[in-house]
Amino acid sequence: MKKITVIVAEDHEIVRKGLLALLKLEKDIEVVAEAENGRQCVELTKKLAPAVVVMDIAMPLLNGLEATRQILAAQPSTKILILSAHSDDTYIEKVMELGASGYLIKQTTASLLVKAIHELAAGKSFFSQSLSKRLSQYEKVSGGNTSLKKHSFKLTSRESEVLQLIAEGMLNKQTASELGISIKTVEKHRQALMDKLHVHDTAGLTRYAIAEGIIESSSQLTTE
Amino acid sequence: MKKITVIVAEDHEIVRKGLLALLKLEKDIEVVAEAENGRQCVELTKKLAPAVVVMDIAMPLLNGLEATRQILAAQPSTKILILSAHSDDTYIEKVMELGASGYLIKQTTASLLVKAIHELAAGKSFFSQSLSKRLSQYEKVSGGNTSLKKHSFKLTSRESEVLQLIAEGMLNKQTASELGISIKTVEKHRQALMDKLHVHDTAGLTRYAIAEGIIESSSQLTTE
DNA sequence: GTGCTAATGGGTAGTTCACCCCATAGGAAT
DNA sequence: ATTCCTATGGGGTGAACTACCCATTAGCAC
Repeated sequence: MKKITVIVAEDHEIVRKGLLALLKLEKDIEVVAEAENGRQCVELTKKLAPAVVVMDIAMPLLNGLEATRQILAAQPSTKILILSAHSDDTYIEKVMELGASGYLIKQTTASLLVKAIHELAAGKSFFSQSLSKRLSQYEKVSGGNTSLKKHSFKLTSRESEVLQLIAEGMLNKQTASELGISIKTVEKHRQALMDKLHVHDTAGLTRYAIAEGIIESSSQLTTE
Repeated sequence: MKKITVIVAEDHEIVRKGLLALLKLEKDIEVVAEAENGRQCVELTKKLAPAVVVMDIAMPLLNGLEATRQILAAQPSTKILILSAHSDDTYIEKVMELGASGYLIKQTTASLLVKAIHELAAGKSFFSQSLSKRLSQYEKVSGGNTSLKKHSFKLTSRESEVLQLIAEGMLNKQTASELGISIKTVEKHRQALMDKLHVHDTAGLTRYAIAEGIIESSSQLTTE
Protein backbone atom coordinates (compact mmCIF):
# COMPACT_ATOMS: atom_id res chain seq x y z
CA MET A 1 0.00 0.00 0.00
CA LYS A 2 1.24 3.40 -0.92
CA LYS A 3 1.24 5.89 1.89
CA ILE A 4 0.28 9.52 1.53
CA THR A 5 3.41 11.60 1.98
CA VAL A 6 2.97 14.70 4.10
CA ILE A 7 5.04 17.65 5.27
CA VAL A 8 3.90 19.50 8.38
CA ALA A 9 4.83 23.18 8.66
CA GLU A 10 4.16 24.80 12.01
CA ASP A 11 6.48 27.02 13.99
CA HIS A 12 5.45 26.07 17.52
CA GLU A 13 7.42 22.92 18.16
CA ILE A 14 5.14 21.46 20.80
CA VAL A 15 2.15 21.92 18.51
CA ARG A 16 4.01 20.47 15.55
CA LYS A 17 5.06 17.43 17.50
CA GLY A 18 1.50 17.02 18.62
CA LEU A 19 0.29 17.01 15.05
CA LEU A 20 2.97 14.47 14.17
CA ALA A 21 1.87 12.27 17.05
CA LEU A 22 -1.70 12.40 15.78
CA LEU A 23 -0.74 11.64 12.19
CA LYS A 24 1.50 8.81 13.28
CA LEU A 25 -1.61 6.94 14.34
CA GLU A 26 -2.73 6.83 10.72
CA LYS A 27 -1.34 3.86 8.86
CA ASP A 28 -1.70 5.31 5.38
CA ILE A 29 -0.13 8.69 6.16
CA GLU A 30 3.60 9.20 6.36
CA VAL A 31 5.07 12.49 7.52
CA VAL A 32 8.27 12.72 5.52
CA ALA A 33 9.44 16.03 6.97
CA GLU A 34 8.53 18.87 9.29
CA ALA A 35 9.23 22.58 8.88
CA GLU A 36 9.39 25.28 11.51
CA ASN A 37 9.11 28.20 9.11
CA GLY A 38 7.84 28.93 5.64
CA ARG A 39 11.18 29.03 3.92
CA GLN A 40 12.19 25.67 5.25
CA CYS A 41 8.85 24.31 4.12
CA VAL A 42 9.35 25.54 0.57
CA GLU A 43 12.79 23.96 0.39
CA LEU A 44 11.69 20.65 1.83
CA THR A 45 8.66 20.49 -0.42
CA LYS A 46 10.74 21.08 -3.52
CA LYS A 47 13.14 18.39 -2.45
CA LEU A 48 10.71 15.76 -1.23
CA ALA A 49 7.63 16.50 -3.34
CA PRO A 50 5.07 15.31 -0.77
CA ALA A 51 1.48 14.70 -1.76
CA VAL A 52 0.14 17.08 0.86
CA VAL A 53 1.56 19.98 2.87
CA VAL A 54 -0.16 20.87 6.14
CA MET A 55 0.61 24.57 6.45
CA ASP A 56 0.23 26.92 9.39
CA ILE A 57 -0.24 30.55 8.37
CA ALA A 58 1.64 32.50 11.04
CA MET A 59 5.27 31.48 10.72
CA PRO A 60 8.55 33.39 10.90
CA LEU A 61 10.82 34.15 7.96
CA LEU A 62 8.14 33.30 5.42
CA ASN A 63 4.48 33.04 6.28
CA GLY A 64 2.31 30.17 5.18
CA LEU A 65 0.47 32.07 2.48
CA GLU A 66 3.60 33.22 0.72
CA ALA A 67 5.10 29.75 1.12
CA THR A 68 1.96 28.34 -0.50
CA ARG A 69 2.32 30.69 -3.43
CA GLN A 70 5.92 29.70 -4.00
CA ILE A 71 5.24 25.99 -3.72
CA LEU A 72 2.32 26.06 -6.11
CA ALA A 73 4.30 28.12 -8.61
CA ALA A 74 7.01 25.47 -8.65
CA GLN A 75 4.91 22.34 -8.14
CA PRO A 76 1.24 22.92 -8.92
CA SER A 77 0.40 19.31 -8.24
CA THR A 78 1.22 19.66 -4.54
CA LYS A 79 -1.87 19.90 -2.38
CA ILE A 80 -1.76 22.52 0.33
CA LEU A 81 -3.90 22.25 3.44
CA ILE A 82 -3.97 25.54 5.30
CA LEU A 83 -4.26 25.25 9.08
CA SER A 84 -5.26 28.55 10.61
CA ALA A 85 -5.71 29.69 14.17
CA HIS A 86 -8.25 32.22 12.95
CA SER A 87 -11.80 31.04 13.01
CA ASP A 88 -12.97 34.01 11.01
CA ASP A 89 -12.67 34.44 7.30
CA THR A 90 -9.69 36.77 7.43
CA TYR A 91 -7.62 34.71 5.10
CA ILE A 92 -10.11 32.64 3.17
CA GLU A 93 -10.09 34.94 0.16
CA LYS A 94 -6.34 34.99 -0.06
CA VAL A 95 -6.20 31.25 0.37
CA MET A 96 -8.67 30.74 -2.47
CA GLU A 97 -6.74 33.04 -4.75
CA LEU A 98 -3.54 31.24 -4.01
CA GLY A 99 -5.01 27.93 -5.02
CA ALA A 100 -4.72 26.01 -1.79
CA SER A 101 -6.84 22.88 -1.80
CA GLY A 102 -8.01 23.01 1.77
CA TYR A 103 -8.47 25.25 4.78
CA LEU A 104 -8.96 24.02 8.33
CA ILE A 105 -9.28 26.02 11.50
CA LYS A 106 -7.43 24.78 14.55
CA GLN A 107 -10.73 24.20 16.32
CA THR A 108 -11.08 21.20 14.07
CA THR A 109 -10.90 17.61 15.24
CA ALA A 110 -8.11 15.18 14.55
CA SER A 111 -10.38 13.00 12.44
CA LEU A 112 -11.25 15.96 10.23
CA LEU A 113 -7.58 16.69 9.73
CA VAL A 114 -7.02 13.13 8.66
CA LYS A 115 -10.07 13.21 6.44
CA ALA A 116 -8.92 16.45 4.82
CA ILE A 117 -5.53 14.95 4.05
CA HIS A 118 -7.21 11.96 2.42
CA GLU A 119 -9.48 14.16 0.36
CA LEU A 120 -6.63 16.33 -0.84
CA ALA A 121 -4.52 13.31 -1.73
CA ALA A 122 -7.47 12.06 -3.76
CA GLY A 123 -7.53 15.30 -5.72
CA LYS A 124 -10.47 16.83 -3.94
CA SER A 125 -10.63 19.92 -1.78
CA PHE A 126 -11.66 20.30 1.85
CA PHE A 127 -12.76 23.31 3.85
CA SER A 128 -13.89 23.80 7.41
CA GLN A 129 -17.63 23.79 7.79
CA SER A 130 -17.67 27.30 9.19
CA LEU A 131 -16.13 28.65 6.06
CA SER A 132 -18.48 27.10 3.56
CA LYS A 133 -20.75 30.12 3.46
CA ARG A 134 -18.03 32.54 2.60
CA LEU A 135 -16.69 30.03 0.18
CA SER A 136 -19.85 29.77 -1.87
CA GLN A 137 -20.07 33.55 -1.92
CA TYR A 138 -16.58 33.64 -3.27
CA GLU A 139 -17.31 31.17 -5.99
CA LYS A 140 -20.26 33.20 -7.11
CA VAL A 141 -18.26 36.32 -7.76
CA SER A 142 -14.91 34.89 -8.66
CA GLY A 143 -15.86 34.37 -12.27
CA GLY A 144 -15.88 38.08 -12.90
CA ASN A 145 -12.80 38.69 -10.80
CA THR A 146 -14.64 41.48 -9.06
CA SER A 147 -14.01 43.04 -5.72
CA LEU A 148 -11.22 41.02 -4.25
CA LYS A 149 -8.35 43.26 -5.10
CA LYS A 150 -8.53 46.32 -2.98
CA HIS A 151 -5.02 47.41 -3.79
CA SER A 152 -3.96 48.63 -7.13
CA PHE A 153 -0.38 48.21 -6.02
CA LYS A 154 -0.01 44.50 -5.71
CA LEU A 155 3.18 43.36 -4.10
CA THR A 156 5.28 40.82 -5.89
CA SER A 157 6.11 37.57 -4.20
CA ARG A 158 9.64 38.66 -3.51
CA GLU A 159 8.51 41.97 -2.14
CA SER A 160 6.19 40.24 0.30
CA GLU A 161 9.06 38.12 1.50
CA VAL A 162 11.28 41.11 2.05
CA LEU A 163 8.48 42.97 3.78
CA GLN A 164 7.95 40.15 6.25
CA LEU A 165 11.61 39.97 7.14
CA ILE A 166 11.86 43.73 7.59
CA ALA A 167 8.78 43.77 9.80
CA GLU A 168 10.21 40.93 11.84
CA GLY A 169 13.11 43.19 12.65
CA MET A 170 15.77 42.10 10.21
CA LEU A 171 18.25 44.60 8.90
CA ASN A 172 18.83 44.74 5.17
CA LYS A 173 22.07 42.92 5.75
CA GLN A 174 20.39 40.05 7.58
CA THR A 175 17.62 39.93 5.02
CA ALA A 176 20.18 39.70 2.25
CA SER A 177 21.97 36.80 3.83
CA GLU A 178 18.69 35.08 4.66
CA LEU A 179 17.54 35.28 1.04
CA GLY A 180 20.98 34.73 -0.42
CA ILE A 181 20.97 37.96 -2.39
CA SER A 182 22.93 41.18 -2.15
CA ILE A 183 22.14 44.09 0.12
CA LYS A 184 21.60 46.25 -2.90
CA THR A 185 18.79 44.04 -4.10
CA VAL A 186 17.16 44.10 -0.69
CA GLU A 187 17.41 47.89 -0.73
CA LYS A 188 15.79 47.85 -4.13
CA HIS A 189 12.85 45.80 -2.90
CA ARG A 190 12.59 47.95 0.18
CA GLN A 191 12.44 51.03 -1.98
CA ALA A 192 9.77 49.48 -4.18
CA LEU A 193 7.75 48.61 -1.08
CA MET A 194 7.93 52.11 0.29
CA ASP A 195 6.97 53.55 -3.09
CA LYS A 196 3.99 51.23 -3.44
CA LEU A 197 2.79 51.63 0.12
CA HIS A 198 3.48 55.35 0.29
CA VAL A 199 5.51 55.18 3.46
CA HIS A 200 9.03 56.37 4.08
CA ASP A 201 10.32 54.36 6.95
CA THR A 202 10.59 51.03 8.68
CA ALA A 203 7.79 51.85 11.10
CA GLY A 204 5.38 52.33 8.22
CA LEU A 205 6.38 49.06 6.59
CA THR A 206 5.94 47.27 9.90
CA ARG A 207 2.51 48.78 10.48
CA TYR A 208 1.44 47.72 7.02
CA ALA A 209 2.72 44.19 7.50
CA ILE A 210 0.79 43.84 10.74
CA ALA A 211 -2.37 45.43 9.36
CA GLU A 212 -2.32 43.01 6.42
CA GLY A 213 -1.65 40.02 8.62
CA ILE A 214 1.69 39.30 7.00
CA ILE A 215 3.12 39.11 10.48
CA GLU A 216 1.62 39.39 13.92
CA SER A 217 2.48 42.16 16.29
CA SER A 218 3.48 39.58 18.85
CA SER A 219 6.24 38.25 16.63
CA GLN A 220 9.41 38.48 18.59
CA LEU A 221 12.45 37.14 16.85
CA THR A 222 15.16 36.63 19.37
CA THR A 223 17.95 38.29 17.49
CA GLU A 224 20.09 38.54 20.53
CA MET B 1 2.91 3.54 40.88
CA LYS B 2 0.99 6.72 41.26
CA LYS B 3 0.49 8.67 38.11
CA ILE B 4 0.63 12.42 37.87
CA THR B 5 -2.88 13.65 37.17
CA VAL B 6 -3.11 16.40 34.57
CA ILE B 7 -5.73 18.59 32.99
CA VAL B 8 -4.98 20.14 29.60
CA ALA B 9 -6.70 23.43 28.77
CA GLU B 10 -6.33 24.61 25.18
CA ASP B 11 -9.06 25.91 22.91
CA HIS B 12 -7.74 24.69 19.56
CA GLU B 13 -8.96 21.13 19.47
CA ILE B 14 -6.37 19.83 17.06
CA VAL B 15 -3.60 21.30 19.19
CA ARG B 16 -5.14 19.95 22.37
CA LYS B 17 -5.46 16.47 20.92
CA GLY B 18 -1.86 16.70 19.82
CA LEU B 19 -0.76 17.51 23.35
CA LEU B 20 -2.81 14.61 24.64
CA ALA B 21 -1.18 12.29 22.13
CA LEU B 22 2.24 13.42 23.32
CA LEU B 23 1.39 13.03 26.99
CA LYS B 24 -0.14 9.63 26.38
CA LEU B 25 3.34 8.36 25.59
CA GLU B 26 4.36 9.06 29.19
CA LYS B 27 3.62 6.20 31.51
CA ASP B 28 3.57 8.20 34.72
CA ILE B 29 1.32 10.96 33.43
CA GLU B 30 -2.42 10.61 33.19
CA VAL B 31 -4.58 13.25 31.57
CA VAL B 32 -7.79 13.09 33.57
CA ALA B 33 -9.64 15.78 31.62
CA GLU B 34 -9.33 18.35 28.88
CA ALA B 35 -10.83 21.83 28.72
CA GLU B 36 -11.52 23.99 25.69
CA ASN B 37 -11.97 27.22 27.56
CA GLY B 38 -10.98 28.79 30.84
CA ARG B 39 -14.30 28.43 32.58
CA GLN B 40 -14.51 24.75 31.84
CA CYS B 41 -10.97 24.37 33.10
CA VAL B 42 -11.81 25.99 36.43
CA GLU B 43 -14.83 23.73 36.91
CA LEU B 44 -12.98 20.57 36.01
CA THR B 45 -10.04 21.45 38.19
CA LYS B 46 -12.27 22.05 41.19
CA LYS B 47 -13.98 18.74 40.60
CA LEU B 48 -11.00 16.55 39.79
CA ALA B 49 -8.19 18.29 41.70
CA PRO B 50 -5.39 17.31 39.31
CA ALA B 51 -1.77 17.69 40.33
CA VAL B 52 -0.93 19.85 37.34
CA VAL B 53 -2.93 22.00 34.91
CA VAL B 54 -1.37 22.72 31.53
CA MET B 55 -2.93 26.06 30.63
CA ASP B 56 -3.01 27.94 27.35
CA ILE B 57 -3.37 31.70 27.75
CA ALA B 58 -5.57 32.67 24.82
CA MET B 59 -8.88 30.94 25.38
CA PRO B 60 -12.51 31.96 24.94
CA LEU B 61 -14.94 32.70 27.80
CA LEU B 62 -12.16 32.94 30.35
CA ASN B 63 -8.53 33.37 29.49
CA GLY B 64 -5.81 31.27 31.01
CA LEU B 65 -4.51 33.95 33.34
CA GLU B 66 -7.88 34.63 34.90
CA ALA B 67 -8.55 30.91 35.12
CA THR B 68 -5.23 30.51 36.93
CA ARG B 69 -6.22 33.17 39.43
CA GLN B 70 -9.51 31.49 40.20
CA ILE B 71 -8.00 28.04 40.50
CA LEU B 72 -5.23 29.12 42.85
CA ALA B 73 -7.66 31.08 44.96
CA ALA B 74 -9.72 27.92 45.50
CA GLN B 75 -6.97 25.31 45.48
CA PRO B 76 -3.54 26.80 46.12
CA SER B 77 -1.89 23.40 45.99
CA THR B 78 -2.68 22.96 42.30
CA LYS B 79 0.33 23.52 40.08
CA ILE B 80 -0.30 25.60 36.97
CA LEU B 81 1.91 25.32 33.90
CA ILE B 82 1.29 28.19 31.52
CA LEU B 83 1.74 27.40 27.84
CA SER B 84 2.05 30.57 25.83
CA ALA B 85 2.37 31.27 22.13
CA HIS B 86 4.30 34.42 22.96
CA SER B 87 8.04 34.08 23.05
CA ASP B 88 8.45 37.50 24.56
CA ASP B 89 7.98 38.52 28.14
CA THR B 90 4.54 39.99 27.66
CA TYR B 91 2.92 37.81 30.26
CA ILE B 92 5.74 36.58 32.41
CA GLU B 93 5.24 39.25 35.00
CA LYS B 94 1.53 38.61 35.35
CA VAL B 95 2.15 34.90 35.52
CA MET B 96 4.63 35.34 38.33
CA GLU B 97 2.26 37.53 40.26
CA LEU B 98 -0.54 35.04 39.85
CA GLY B 99 1.55 32.31 41.37
CA ALA B 100 1.78 29.91 38.46
CA SER B 101 4.54 27.38 38.94
CA GLY B 102 5.74 27.19 35.37
CA TYR B 103 5.76 28.99 32.04
CA LEU B 104 6.56 27.35 28.73
CA ILE B 105 6.53 28.87 25.28
CA LYS B 106 5.06 26.82 22.47
CA GLN B 107 8.43 26.72 20.79
CA THR B 108 9.38 24.25 23.47
CA THR B 109 10.03 20.57 22.87
CA ALA B 110 7.82 17.74 23.99
CA SER B 111 10.46 16.46 26.37
CA LEU B 112 10.61 19.83 28.11
CA LEU B 113 6.85 19.79 28.53
CA VAL B 114 7.09 16.40 30.17
CA LYS B 115 9.99 17.52 32.30
CA ALA B 116 8.11 20.62 33.39
CA ILE B 117 5.13 18.54 34.45
CA HIS B 118 7.38 16.29 36.50
CA GLU B 119 9.09 19.24 38.16
CA LEU B 120 5.80 20.87 39.04
CA ALA B 121 4.39 17.66 40.42
CA ALA B 122 7.49 17.44 42.60
CA GLY B 123 6.79 20.87 44.01
CA LYS B 124 9.39 22.71 41.96
CA SER B 125 8.90 25.36 39.32
CA PHE B 126 9.90 25.36 35.66
CA PHE B 127 10.36 28.18 33.18
CA SER B 128 11.43 28.34 29.58
CA GLN B 129 15.09 29.02 29.13
CA SER B 130 14.43 32.17 27.13
CA LEU B 131 12.65 33.68 30.07
CA SER B 132 15.23 32.96 32.69
CA LYS B 133 16.92 36.33 32.35
CA ARG B 134 13.78 38.29 32.96
CA LEU B 135 12.88 35.85 35.66
CA SER B 136 16.05 36.31 37.65
CA GLN B 137 15.58 40.04 37.40
CA TYR B 138 12.15 39.55 38.81
CA GLU B 139 13.30 37.37 41.64
CA LYS B 140 15.97 39.84 42.62
CA VAL B 141 13.47 42.58 43.22
CA SER B 142 10.40 40.63 44.17
CA GLY B 143 11.41 40.18 47.78
CA GLY B 144 10.26 43.61 48.76
CA ASN B 145 6.85 43.30 47.15
CA THR B 146 8.22 45.42 44.36
CA SER B 147 6.98 45.07 40.84
CA LEU B 148 9.23 44.00 38.03
CA LYS B 149 7.76 46.81 36.04
CA LYS B 150 9.23 49.57 38.10
CA HIS B 151 12.71 48.25 37.78
CA SER B 152 13.10 47.01 34.28
CA PHE B 153 10.00 47.28 32.27
CA LYS B 154 7.60 50.09 32.81
CA LEU B 155 8.00 52.97 30.44
CA THR B 156 8.10 56.49 31.69
CA SER B 157 5.47 58.79 30.32
CA ARG B 158 8.01 60.57 28.18
CA GLU B 159 9.22 57.28 26.79
CA SER B 160 5.67 56.31 25.91
CA GLU B 161 5.27 59.58 24.07
CA VAL B 162 8.43 59.02 22.11
CA LEU B 163 7.49 55.42 21.39
CA GLN B 164 4.18 56.46 19.94
CA LEU B 165 5.72 59.04 17.67
CA ILE B 166 8.36 56.61 16.46
CA ALA B 167 5.80 53.93 15.77
CA GLU B 168 3.69 56.43 13.87
CA GLY B 169 6.59 56.91 11.55
CA MET B 170 8.27 60.02 12.84
CA LEU B 171 11.98 60.41 12.48
CA ASN B 172 13.99 61.37 15.53
CA LYS B 173 14.29 64.83 14.07
CA GLN B 174 10.55 65.25 13.70
CA THR B 175 9.94 63.78 17.12
CA ALA B 176 12.38 66.26 18.60
CA SER B 177 10.68 69.24 17.04
CA GLU B 178 7.26 67.86 17.93
CA LEU B 179 8.21 67.57 21.60
CA GLY B 180 10.38 70.68 21.63
CA ILE B 181 13.48 68.81 22.75
CA SER B 182 16.79 68.02 21.15
CA ILE B 183 17.48 65.09 18.88
CA LYS B 184 19.96 63.79 21.39
CA THR B 185 17.26 63.46 24.00
CA VAL B 186 15.02 61.63 21.59
CA GLU B 187 17.87 59.28 20.82
CA LYS B 188 18.31 58.77 24.51
CA HIS B 189 14.70 57.82 25.00
CA ARG B 190 14.83 55.62 21.95
CA GLN B 191 17.82 53.84 23.41
CA ALA B 192 16.08 53.39 26.74
CA LEU B 193 13.04 51.97 24.96
CA MET B 194 15.08 49.44 23.04
CA ASP B 195 16.90 48.41 26.19
CA LYS B 196 13.71 47.93 28.14
CA LEU B 197 11.81 46.17 25.39
CA HIS B 198 14.76 44.06 24.28
CA VAL B 199 14.55 45.03 20.65
CA HIS B 200 17.17 46.57 18.44
CA ASP B 201 15.33 48.35 15.72
CA THR B 202 12.40 50.47 14.68
CA ALA B 203 10.41 47.48 13.49
CA GLY B 204 10.56 45.99 16.98
CA LEU B 205 9.45 49.21 18.62
CA THR B 206 6.57 49.47 16.17
CA ARG B 207 5.46 45.90 16.78
CA TYR B 208 5.51 46.51 20.51
CA ALA B 209 3.51 49.71 20.20
CA ILE B 210 0.87 47.94 18.18
CA ALA B 211 0.78 44.89 20.44
CA GLU B 212 0.31 47.14 23.46
CA GLY B 213 -2.36 49.20 21.76
CA ILE B 214 -0.30 52.36 21.94
CA ILE B 215 -1.03 52.86 18.27
CA GLU B 216 -3.10 50.93 15.77
CA SER B 217 -1.58 49.20 12.83
CA SER B 218 -3.94 51.06 10.59
CA SER B 219 -2.34 54.36 11.54
CA GLN B 220 -1.10 55.75 8.31
CA LEU B 221 0.51 59.09 8.83
CA THR B 222 1.27 60.66 5.52
CA THR B 223 4.38 62.49 6.45
CA GLU B 224 4.90 63.82 2.97
C1' DG C 1 22.08 65.11 53.04
C1' DT C 2 22.59 61.11 50.16
C1' DG C 3 21.03 58.37 46.81
C1' DC C 4 18.02 57.34 42.98
C1' DT C 5 15.49 58.38 38.86
C1' DA C 6 13.53 61.14 35.05
C1' DA C 7 14.55 64.27 31.73
C1' DT C 8 17.49 67.08 29.54
C1' DG C 9 21.71 67.89 26.31
C1' DG C 10 26.49 67.10 24.15
C1' DG C 11 30.47 64.30 21.72
C1' DT C 12 32.09 60.76 18.58
C1' DA C 13 32.23 56.58 15.91
C1' DG C 14 30.53 53.25 13.01
C1' DT C 15 26.62 51.40 10.66
C1' DT C 16 22.52 51.59 8.19
C1' DC C 17 19.03 53.81 5.54
C1' DA C 18 16.91 56.67 1.79
C1' DC C 19 17.33 57.94 -2.61
C1' DC C 20 19.45 58.88 -6.69
C1' DC C 21 22.36 56.95 -10.73
C1' DC C 22 23.58 52.79 -13.58
C1' DA C 23 23.21 47.95 -15.64
C1' DT C 24 21.85 42.74 -17.18
C1' DA C 25 18.79 38.78 -17.80
C1' DG C 26 14.55 36.21 -18.12
C1' DG C 27 9.77 35.91 -18.79
C1' DA C 28 5.26 37.61 -19.92
C1' DA C 29 2.52 40.48 -22.69
C1' DT C 30 1.31 42.90 -26.93
C1' DA D 1 10.39 41.77 -31.81
C1' DT D 2 9.68 45.02 -28.79
C1' DT D 3 7.97 46.53 -24.63
C1' DC D 4 7.07 45.81 -19.76
C1' DC D 5 7.86 43.69 -15.38
C1' DT D 6 10.54 41.13 -12.03
C1' DA D 7 14.70 40.15 -10.01
C1' DT D 8 19.24 40.70 -9.78
C1' DG D 9 23.59 43.58 -8.81
C1' DG D 10 26.66 47.88 -8.27
C1' DG D 11 28.22 53.11 -7.08
C1' DG D 12 27.69 57.17 -4.50
C1' DT D 13 25.90 60.79 -1.19
C1' DG D 14 23.89 62.63 2.73
C1' DA D 15 20.81 61.80 6.30
C1' DA D 16 19.49 59.00 9.98
C1' DC D 17 20.18 55.55 13.41
C1' DT D 18 22.95 52.70 16.98
C1' DA D 19 25.85 52.76 20.72
C1' DC D 20 28.91 54.09 23.57
C1' DC D 21 31.10 58.16 26.39
C1' DC D 22 30.08 62.51 29.17
C1' DA D 23 27.29 66.06 31.96
C1' DT D 24 23.36 69.04 34.54
C1' DT D 25 18.87 69.83 36.65
C1' DA D 26 14.88 68.72 39.26
C1' DG D 27 12.15 65.85 42.22
C1' DC D 28 11.33 62.13 45.29
C1' DA D 29 12.51 58.83 49.09
C1' DC D 30 14.93 57.29 53.13
